Amino acid sequence: MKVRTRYAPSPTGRMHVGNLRTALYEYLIAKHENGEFILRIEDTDQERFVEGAVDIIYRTIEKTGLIHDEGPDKDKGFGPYIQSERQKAGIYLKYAKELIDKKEAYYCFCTKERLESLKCTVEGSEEGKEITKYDKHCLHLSKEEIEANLAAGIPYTIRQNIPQEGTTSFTDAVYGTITVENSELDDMILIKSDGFPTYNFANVVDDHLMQITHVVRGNEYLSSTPKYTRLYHAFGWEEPVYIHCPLITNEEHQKLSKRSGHSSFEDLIEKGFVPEAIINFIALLGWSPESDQEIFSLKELEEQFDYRRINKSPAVFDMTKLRWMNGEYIKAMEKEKYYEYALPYIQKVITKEYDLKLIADLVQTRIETFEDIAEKIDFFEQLPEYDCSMYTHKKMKTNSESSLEVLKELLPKLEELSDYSIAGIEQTIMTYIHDRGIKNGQGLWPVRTAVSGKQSTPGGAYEIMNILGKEESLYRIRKGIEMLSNNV
RNA sequence: GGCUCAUUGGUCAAGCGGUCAAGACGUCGCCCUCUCACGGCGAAAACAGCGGUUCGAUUCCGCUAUGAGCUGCCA
Repeated sequence: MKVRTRYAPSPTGRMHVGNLRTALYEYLIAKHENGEFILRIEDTDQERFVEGAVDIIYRTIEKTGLIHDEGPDKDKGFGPYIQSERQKAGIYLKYAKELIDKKEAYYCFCTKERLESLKCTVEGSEEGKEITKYDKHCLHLSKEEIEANLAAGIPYTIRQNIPQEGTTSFTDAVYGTITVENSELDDMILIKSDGFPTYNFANVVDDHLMQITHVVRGNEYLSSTPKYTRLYHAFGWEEPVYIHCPLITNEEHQKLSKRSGHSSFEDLIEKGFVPEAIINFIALLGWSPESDQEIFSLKELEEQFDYRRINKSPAVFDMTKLRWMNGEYIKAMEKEKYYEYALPYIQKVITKEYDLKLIADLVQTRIETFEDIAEKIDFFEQLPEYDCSMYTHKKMKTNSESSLEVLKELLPKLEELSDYSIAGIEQTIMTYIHDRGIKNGQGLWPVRTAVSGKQSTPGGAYEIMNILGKEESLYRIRKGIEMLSNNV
């Protein structure tokens, strides 16, 4: 049977990395087996629906390359692929009623108030935590009562009927077989009073109808999976392979969520991360290959991904390592692609007529995200205020006096220089250094300091002077001489 | 509180009864070097605890501890 996986996001905003990883794994499981990857929009929660969120989903899929084979825009006969449309078509109600006929579900007319009264606070635990277990009140309604309520238009939900005895087991591909007491399971709502199915119910119905073979989701669903199992059994449907992924947590080991405002894919992109690096990084959060390879293209992941190697324990989303990996991608980038990424970030800082590509070249091996660029190149735009003490460097064996000397002696030679290329500048300065018999550092440290005004710079003196051009770099050197003269 | 799951260095992780317990990020040191990077080399750093099972446990079982998730007409 052909492997079919689905990514079923609910359009409630940006995609956080946990969701994205689920999508990635679903995609990889399908592609590894030459199967199909399906996109389904789970918009059953009318209240949380966010305008434009569906576009974000499409955009993210596009950018990450997790291209779906079927979806709202690619109907291959399993549509509609949007749950609100399926709801309108009456799909869920039909199946819910089938369960009612089988006594596996029942109408519930309980009011919010009555449900509220069922709540009890948990003693001994942190403030005000409440739990509800439905008391099956409406299960015992007579046929006549139900008919009457329905006829009277009393709002209702449909609940799953779970017996109080026995146990339910299911097998997960990563966590193994899990068994729970039925008495622990609540009669969950299948159809809400607004007529929409709950996520859980819609999932089971749609996954079956769309012939999904592998259900991948976060392990926060592990606890509710027995309810799914009961649903599948009640319908007489075959269960899919369950693949629950370990949670991705923040540095505090708390679940990463949209609500907590933690990094969404789009946030990361805005911060100067590249999609390939993000994908690569999250693939390795909760999964490891057989080899110790760490840098993977999507294609390589497709080839090597084996869901049997997914981890059980939660993983911390380590921004530091992501940054490193992003840096690796930046370093490995083709020049043209790199410029395309880098130029906007450079233009934010540089307005002067410099060769921006040269500046870009300087920082390619020195940044981890594109946001890092700004503070590394700002001195090109404007010479920062700096102190004379910067000319003193123990290791370089320089101080204010020696620096002043070097700059003074070098200035006329540079003024005469017509070939202001890197090679030309290098030749002039190196000749001087040799003639004077001083160390490279003694000659170059003062120059680099003067033209940049910074302790550290991307590139060396030659490169910087070349980019600044003769006029500007000589101006900066004169300024350095002036400063030093006043100081010495 | 109940249930479920998890526990290898700070972090990601390999390991699937016998290893001096991989590798990566980060940290630190050295080399390269006009600075910062890059690159190269090296170091420190871990099996939560206690009981079993076994000739032998990081690996299997139990208990404890810790953490997390679920316990919604959210997903």
